Amino acid sequence: MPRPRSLTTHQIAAAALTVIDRDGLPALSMRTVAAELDRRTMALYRYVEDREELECLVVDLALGPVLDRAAGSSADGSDDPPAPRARLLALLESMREAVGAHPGVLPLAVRHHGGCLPVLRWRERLLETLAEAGLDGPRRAAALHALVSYVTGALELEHRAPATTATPGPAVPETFPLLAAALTTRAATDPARAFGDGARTVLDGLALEPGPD
Amino acid sequence: MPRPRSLTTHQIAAAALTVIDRDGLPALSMRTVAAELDRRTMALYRYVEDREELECLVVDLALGPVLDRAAGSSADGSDDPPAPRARLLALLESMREAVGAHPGVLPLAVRHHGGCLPVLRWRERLLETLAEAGLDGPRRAAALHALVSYVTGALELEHRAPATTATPGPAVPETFPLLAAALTTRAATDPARAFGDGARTVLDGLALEPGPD
DNA sequence: CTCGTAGGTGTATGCCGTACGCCAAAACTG
DNA sequence: CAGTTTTGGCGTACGGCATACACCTACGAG
Repeated sequence: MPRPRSLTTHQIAAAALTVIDRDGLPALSMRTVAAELDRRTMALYRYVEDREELECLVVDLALGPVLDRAAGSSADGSDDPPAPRARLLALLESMREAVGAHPGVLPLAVRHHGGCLPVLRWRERLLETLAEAGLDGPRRAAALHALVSYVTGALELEHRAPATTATPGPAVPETFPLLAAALTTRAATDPARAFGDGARTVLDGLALEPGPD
Repeated sequence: MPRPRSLTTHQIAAAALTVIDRDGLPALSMRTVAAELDRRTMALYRYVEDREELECLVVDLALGPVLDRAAGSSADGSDDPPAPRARLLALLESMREAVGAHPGVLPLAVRHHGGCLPVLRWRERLLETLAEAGLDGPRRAAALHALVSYVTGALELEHRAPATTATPGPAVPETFPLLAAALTTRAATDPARAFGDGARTVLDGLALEPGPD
């Protein structure tokens, strides 16, 4: 009986993501998203409760393909199944790729890190693989905490790095020589390689068993 | 010759920190900080360029005592100097304590993570200790990246955790059994212990040399 | 064709950061 | 002690934000 809806939450999330990718996260507002959809601001409130819910939709959309590249725990038909360690690394890197495709949503993903389905699926996959690597419940929880912490921090550092390059004013190189050298090294390092190296470091610390078979 | 200043940037930062600690980060605004100092809003602009500079002042103030507890690399007079690994752990935990004293500033610290002097000092200490542990330049930079990433992510997770507890709606326990178990384990774990365990995991992965002597 | 539900919109409120201009306080100058 | 000038404090105002509320109208069911 009622007038049908002319929008979907998916369209709204896509519009918001377009705004973020084009103009940056600060440009995200109910007004800009509505304009992207050729609607007036208040029309959005027929679809989302408030701005926070819209942000959750964007995170869900942007992080949806997080598991597309990673094989995960399911059988993939290949005759040489990768070791749990390799699959864990692939899972971590798949999260980096998903965030890298839409760097602007990272602060949103961190803020709503609990209520996002793709992230929950990704964590479950992580735990499954940790279980296959021979870790029991408590060790799995600790390993998950270490891995998620590393990924969260590494991505945050990677995508806020431009601000770091600008030295705050006082003579940094003389006062902090080691830091200056480390920053130089970091500037010359491929971000993907730096991420992977750190991930391997954490994995080394987990003392995984060699493999399932 | 001119009229003297009646405020200091330190007082302004302290007022802002008071607001954050009492009413939370969302309550921080030029107006609330000015009110805390019994001034009108615009008076603050004689001392800070804009809100961002005020935020940097708050971060500097809140994170100032980050090195107070950690012995660092200087001689501390004790007849049993701790191993580099123990000092690294102490440095990481000192950052956790500093942030824990003012959890509200964490998002600000992450946003301005490059231009904050206490953080630069803390990182330099980290690098000094890594050097004493026998790591050369490139390995130091990689180790710093791993450690800072872990600390950043772990603190972010620890202080945003309340939002995680609230399950987003759909049946999480059945769909993500391992995650549900891990969340239960995590809820029953002392945050300080969880942080330390993760930190030790990363340190294990760094393959440090036994000691300087 | 009629009617009621619900989608789209206009308006308004109260926040926010901050640009601009005024005034008075205070310290140096004579 | 008076004048000058520099500058700190403040009032006002503007544009942008999220969003509450009321209005109207397009649409499908009957």
